[in-house]
Amino acid sequence: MQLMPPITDPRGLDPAFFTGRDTMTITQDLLGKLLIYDSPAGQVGGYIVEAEAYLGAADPGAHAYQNRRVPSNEPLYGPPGTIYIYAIRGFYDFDVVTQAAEEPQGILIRALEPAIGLDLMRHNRPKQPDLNLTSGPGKLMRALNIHDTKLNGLDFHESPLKIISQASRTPTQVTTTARIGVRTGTNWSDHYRAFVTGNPFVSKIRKRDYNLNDYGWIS
DNA sequence: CTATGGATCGGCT
DNA sequence: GCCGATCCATAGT
Repeated sequence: MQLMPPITDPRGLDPAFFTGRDTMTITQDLLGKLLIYDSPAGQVGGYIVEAEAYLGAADPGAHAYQNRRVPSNEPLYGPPGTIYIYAIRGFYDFDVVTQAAEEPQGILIRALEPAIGLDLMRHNRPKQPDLNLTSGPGKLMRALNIHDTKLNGLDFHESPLKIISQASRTPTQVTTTARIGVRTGTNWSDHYRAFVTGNPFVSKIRKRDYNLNDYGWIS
């Protein structure tokens, strides 16, 4: 785990990061990007190590399957960089919208490697070992101390929660698998989940698959 | 260490 | 009422 001080001038990913690329390509490219949240108590954040693509109207596992459109999933129909936060079994999950408005595709951020504000995150998830702080979509939102939908629908370029272009890292290798908890429809064997191979902060990774030398990063 | 079942709660129908 | 893009404690290897 490589810690750093807060970033004083965080810049959201350039809009060109999204344009002209399919959502699965963007998902893999998101691994190693820094996600930060300027919380009232201070900046917290980490490197994205796991994410899943949700491909909109044609995807039986997606909230926008067959263009389902209800108040809670309205942000999916916004422009790239829109924040989509939704409640699930007492936790909150965070998506980034990836395609042009009215094309409701997004990426679920599933796990972070802590990099900024580690002590705050420990405080937000008491008595958890560091490896369990942010290793799941609901866990990472608790670690960031986001427990409501106040930021839902904001563009992350104008929000305290954002994915930034500075200080990114590069995975040595990326693994893809079927999505976690998605058994809907016929896509049970898809490869829409991507994670940094060997990174111990990935959700549900087995201990014997840990790479504790470099956590799966180049240099 | 891994697999399984129950808790839990906001939002749709 | 019902149903999850989840988490964790517990039981079984």
